[in-house]
Amino acid sequence: MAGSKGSKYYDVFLRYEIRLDLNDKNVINDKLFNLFKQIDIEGSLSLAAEKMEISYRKAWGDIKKAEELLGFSFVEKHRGGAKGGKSFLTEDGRNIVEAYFELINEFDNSLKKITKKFFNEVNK
Amino acid sequence: MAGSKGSKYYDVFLRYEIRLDLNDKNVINDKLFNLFKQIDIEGSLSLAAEKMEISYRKAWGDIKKAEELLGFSFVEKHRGGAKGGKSFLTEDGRNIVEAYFELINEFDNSLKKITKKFFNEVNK
DNA sequence: ATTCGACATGCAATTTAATGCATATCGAAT
DNA sequence: ATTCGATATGCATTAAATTGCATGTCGAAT
Repeated sequence: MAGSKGSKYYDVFLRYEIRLDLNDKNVINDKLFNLFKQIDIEGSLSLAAEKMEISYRKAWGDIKKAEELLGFSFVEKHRGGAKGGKSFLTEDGRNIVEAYFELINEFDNSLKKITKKFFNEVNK
Repeated sequence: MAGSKGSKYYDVFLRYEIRLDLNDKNVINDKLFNLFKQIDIEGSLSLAAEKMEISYRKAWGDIKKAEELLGFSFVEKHRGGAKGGKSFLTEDGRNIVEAYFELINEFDNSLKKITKKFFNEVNK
């Protein structure tokens, strides 16, 4: 994704980030989408937070805020049991995450298609 | 860009942000791209900062950091004169900004193409 | 030669974000 | 009924980002 070899753009990468906004306020960002995915994989919020290298406190807070703002939930959280509890995605959560990754895929294609042109132009 | 009328996604908007990274560190983000554009329009860093509603201090610092990291400059800054000074984009700067907005355009198309499907799927 | 106002920059002060506890709650499994 | 460990949450502490001076520099226009 960098410019051509030897060019001054060689190590420069073009990135993008998708997010969901409500009333111009960010509700779900890239990191949160990926946290959701990890929850789905791990079946645990605390494990997912660890995997994403953020504090459990933040992960929990971010999810809560998003759910409060949107008025519906993405993660079904359960306490209790010998294993302490577990978490997994709700139907909405699963759909959002799925759609998000489809979108990433589409965007990647757009990006690939454009990058060559972009760097060629910029790099002359 | 929202979901269909009356759906719970009605006010939810899908956004994206493009940025340039160097060694996994962000060098130019969306805001900075737009600051560059404003500099081009205003011919002044201080005015551009004002337009973007950030402090001059930050605008100046952000540009400096980006230029230091990348090793070339986007803005040609001049001091002196009755008007105090002026700023405008370098050739590189102009190319980058131009390419950025082309890219935005392409991405918007991708997004439009996908959004309907996205929200339909999610909203079932 | 003087002036004027944008650019240049360090640093203290403020705001915002994130972390790190401490402490409580829950319920499936034993 | 007891236990165990993840979830729940407030709050103090730290860290990071941003702002806001203060003070200096520059040179085209007068």
